[in-house]
Amino acid sequence: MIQNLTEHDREHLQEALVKSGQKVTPQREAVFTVLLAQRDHPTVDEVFNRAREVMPGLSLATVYNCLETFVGCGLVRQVNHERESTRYCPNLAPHAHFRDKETGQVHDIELPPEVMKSLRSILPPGFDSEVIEISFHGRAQAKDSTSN
Amino acid sequence: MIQNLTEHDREHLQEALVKSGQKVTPQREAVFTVLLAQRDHPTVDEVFNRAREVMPGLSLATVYNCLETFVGCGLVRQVNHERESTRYCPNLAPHAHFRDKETGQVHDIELPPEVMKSLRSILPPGFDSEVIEISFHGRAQAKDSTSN
DNA sequence: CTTGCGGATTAGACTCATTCTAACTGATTA
DNA sequence: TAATCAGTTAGAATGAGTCTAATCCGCAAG
Repeated sequence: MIQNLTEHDREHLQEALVKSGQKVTPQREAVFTVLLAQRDHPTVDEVFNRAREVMPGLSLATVYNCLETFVGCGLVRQVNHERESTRYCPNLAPHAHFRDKETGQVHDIELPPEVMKSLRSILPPGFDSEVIEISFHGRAQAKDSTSN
Repeated sequence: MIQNLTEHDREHLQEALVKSGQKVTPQREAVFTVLLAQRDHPTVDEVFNRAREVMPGLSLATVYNCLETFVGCGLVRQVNHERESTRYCPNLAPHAHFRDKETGQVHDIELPPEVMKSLRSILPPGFDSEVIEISFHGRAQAKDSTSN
């Protein structure tokens, strides 16, 4: 179920928004709350449906706007897999994604700094990378490890 | 310009197709030729336009079909970046992709086996990955290194 | 031959995630 | 009160990709 934001999370949201010159709005709070409540890498549509339970008038366009805003101010990461719908993820620590072939579920995979380093080292001189995305695709016989 | 396939490449095409129970057709040859002629990770549309220079009646649907076939029999790799159009790449050696922020160009980055190994090692037990995709995003002050 | 079969190709309709547009809202400022 | 401006909204538009139904073509059987 969708809880309210903790003090801490609300401050986090507020700080990031204000820092990039934007406002806290009820819609943004609702969308952010949804993202934190269930960290299962939801699609826009899933976010939309979950958020509407709490704010029925919310429009799809706004969900797109909110998510874009969050990505822009570094609150949230976009996760793309092949050409499927974009998913969103509030985990800010550097991590890779593992997508289960069968269930479609996305799992976060911790990314140790030495692996990051070895990755960066394979770039030839002259290549300067800001973002590295790593995604695995296969099977996981895993208990659920993505929700909160 | 678009040359004909070398003996070697034609055999390669034929072998892969036949092995998976499919036929060599003029359209498939044309599309494959286009991919080999300019290894700049073209989109379907780009492949379509290039191939039409040589085979004017070719349809877009066929280009989609051919490329899907090639991916299916391991002749070609799909390259996705965010939600942009899918690109195609005949480089079969394990490699990552670097996408230039400014030009949009995609460069292949060689992937040494020890890096692959360290990547595989970060997967928790129970996770079994068949495909690993790595993509960088940033700037490259590079001379052209992707064409043939 | 010529007939029939099956894979391949084709044009065009369709889908659906995402983006765009133009109108509206509501808080803040002049 | 009026003007401004970011944010929101519904619905239209976009565009990559997929689907469909008709046609084509090479080949094996009659």
